[in-house]
Amino acid sequence: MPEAGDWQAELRARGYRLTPQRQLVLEAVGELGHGTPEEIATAVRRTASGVNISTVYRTLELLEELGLVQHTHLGHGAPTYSVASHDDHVHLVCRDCGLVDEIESSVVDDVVRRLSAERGFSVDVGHFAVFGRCKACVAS
Amino acid sequence: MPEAGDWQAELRARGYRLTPQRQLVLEAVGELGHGTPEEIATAVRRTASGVNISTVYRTLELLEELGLVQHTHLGHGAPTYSVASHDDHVHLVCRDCGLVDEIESSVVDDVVRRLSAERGFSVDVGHFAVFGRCKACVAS
DNA sequence: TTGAATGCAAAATGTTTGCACCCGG
DNA sequence: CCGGGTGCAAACATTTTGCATTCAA
Repeated sequence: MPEAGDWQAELRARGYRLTPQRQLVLEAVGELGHGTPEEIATAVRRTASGVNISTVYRTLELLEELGLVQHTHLGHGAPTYSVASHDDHVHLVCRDCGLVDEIESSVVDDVVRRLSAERGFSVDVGHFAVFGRCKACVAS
Repeated sequence: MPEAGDWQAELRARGYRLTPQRQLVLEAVGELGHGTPEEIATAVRRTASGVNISTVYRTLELLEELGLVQHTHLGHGAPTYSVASHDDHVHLVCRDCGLVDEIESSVVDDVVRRLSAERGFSVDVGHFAVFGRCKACVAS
């Protein structure tokens, strides 16, 4: 898990600049856990009201390139961003109630191994999205 | 696998009407294998040039409700529609070249069983999307 | 100072909706 | 006929882009 100074140094090493917007977006993603660009923008604006949505998009793209955040497509609408972690997880999305749950990626280890061995396909577990119906919706 | 007359009777039984547009959209989905609404509209227009994109959206929604087609989110952009089949498959999407491959769902049977047993989560295998990098892109 | 980054507005995508007219049953 | 279906245009939602201005280094 990189520390604050870490990524800021990395930013500059690559010729980028450290701006308040970039710090705020990264903080917001961390606080939200998961968030769409719009939700992240809203969170950022609680501190800095003038931040534009397009800056949020550009910043998220940059932070993802740096490996600090990652995004997942959980279904329809906007993608959600979260802080990148070595401890990848698999998303469980309920098609009825929209609930998003997370499970350890170890559950899919066998599949990942097989796809690599049999197909040469390298799975990005962080983007793994499983659709279906959650316990509550199955029961109803 | 339902036959032609089958779904047409089912349509009417539910109070819907059989229109040229609906027949053409279903045919187009079958011919394309996978297709976005825009691609399906283009295919339909080769036969009937006046068909509107909004009709394609409404028709796809109806055909999906009837269980004749299904859609999957393979990443960014538009979803892709394909004819529904009992022989569900898992999509392998390459994040670099965009290649979409399919594998038998038996590869994920264990995961599906575990999620059901441990979490009560009922997986919709048809919507299962695995992101990563294909053999060719891993090599390059 | 200087070019990377931002804000703003407009354009580009992708999808939905209201409504008058059309046509399947 | 009659109400469901379609075409059309406009509204929406999300993301991208061009450009003048601002600001980190």
